[in-house]
Amino acid sequence: MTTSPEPQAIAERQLCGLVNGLAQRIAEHVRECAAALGLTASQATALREMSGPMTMRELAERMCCEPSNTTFVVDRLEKQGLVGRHPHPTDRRAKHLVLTAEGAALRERLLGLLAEGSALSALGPEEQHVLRGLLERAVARS
Amino acid sequence: MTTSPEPQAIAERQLCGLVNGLAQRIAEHVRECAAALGLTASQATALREMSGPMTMRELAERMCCEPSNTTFVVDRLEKQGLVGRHPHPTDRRAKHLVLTAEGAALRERLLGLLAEGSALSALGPEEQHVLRGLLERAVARS
DNA sequence: CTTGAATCATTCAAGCTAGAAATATGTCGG
DNA sequence: CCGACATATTTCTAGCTTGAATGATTCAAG
Repeated sequence: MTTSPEPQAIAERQLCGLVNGLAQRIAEHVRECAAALGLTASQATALREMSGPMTMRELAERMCCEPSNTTFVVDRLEKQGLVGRHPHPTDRRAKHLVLTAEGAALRERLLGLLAEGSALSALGPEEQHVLRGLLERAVARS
Repeated sequence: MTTSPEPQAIAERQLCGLVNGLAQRIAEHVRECAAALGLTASQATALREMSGPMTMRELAERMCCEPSNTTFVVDRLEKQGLVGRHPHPTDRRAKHLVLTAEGAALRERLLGLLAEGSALSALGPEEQHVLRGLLERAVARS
């Protein structure tokens, strides 16, 4: 025994592991749905968040990643003809991302796949509500 | 049914977002603690899990990643003189990972840093217990 | 013993991600 | 208008992660 770790610290570490495990499981589900449509996981995440025209920065915020990353992802979506980079109507610095018809159709299929067999469907509506409350509190107090 | 998304699906998507956000916050905390010791996040994760001698595969399981990844991470820990790859006592295929004195000392400092200011400290012990139960159920049913 | 399947670790290619620096544009006070 | 500062995007570098081979070793059945 070196410095006996406090039980509270150990419990929190285990909890962190559980959160991570669940996040990985969710990511795995996204990856599977994406692969079924010939997309990578991050491409699918981008497509999922594209509920309408938006800028690169807006997409980055929705995807919870850095803008430099969305450049990379959108590059490939654009090459696949799923999304277009148009000039922004009011801000010439920004790009106006718009789904092509093909992109919009693929997005619909993706949303359908994602809705089936989510990792969280193991929990009932009531439990999901409790979970949501706890997570919101944990995330809010950073 | 493709056009009108069910509220249940939307709620689950938001919940996934929350889980992801919390996982990212936890990862951010690890990264900060690691940086304070001159380590990367994944090096710190490896060090944290090295509570004793173990094989590469065992470390991979504890880190929740692929064995090929631990090869990469341990390579650098080894170059920094924090961990040694020794022959396994009973299985010549496996490596016996052992922390050096320096590695063990750094691990103690790391555990101390990690214990402070965890993202989950916003929740009380009772809430953490509830959260643990929900997460375990969600993870178990894959 | 010997063959075949399984397991451990590694290598490699591909993709993901963050962060710093660079470029272009917008905004605001003077 | 002009200059200073802020913002949107991109480029580049470095590190992270996976999954499919590969080679060495173990194990079990014949």
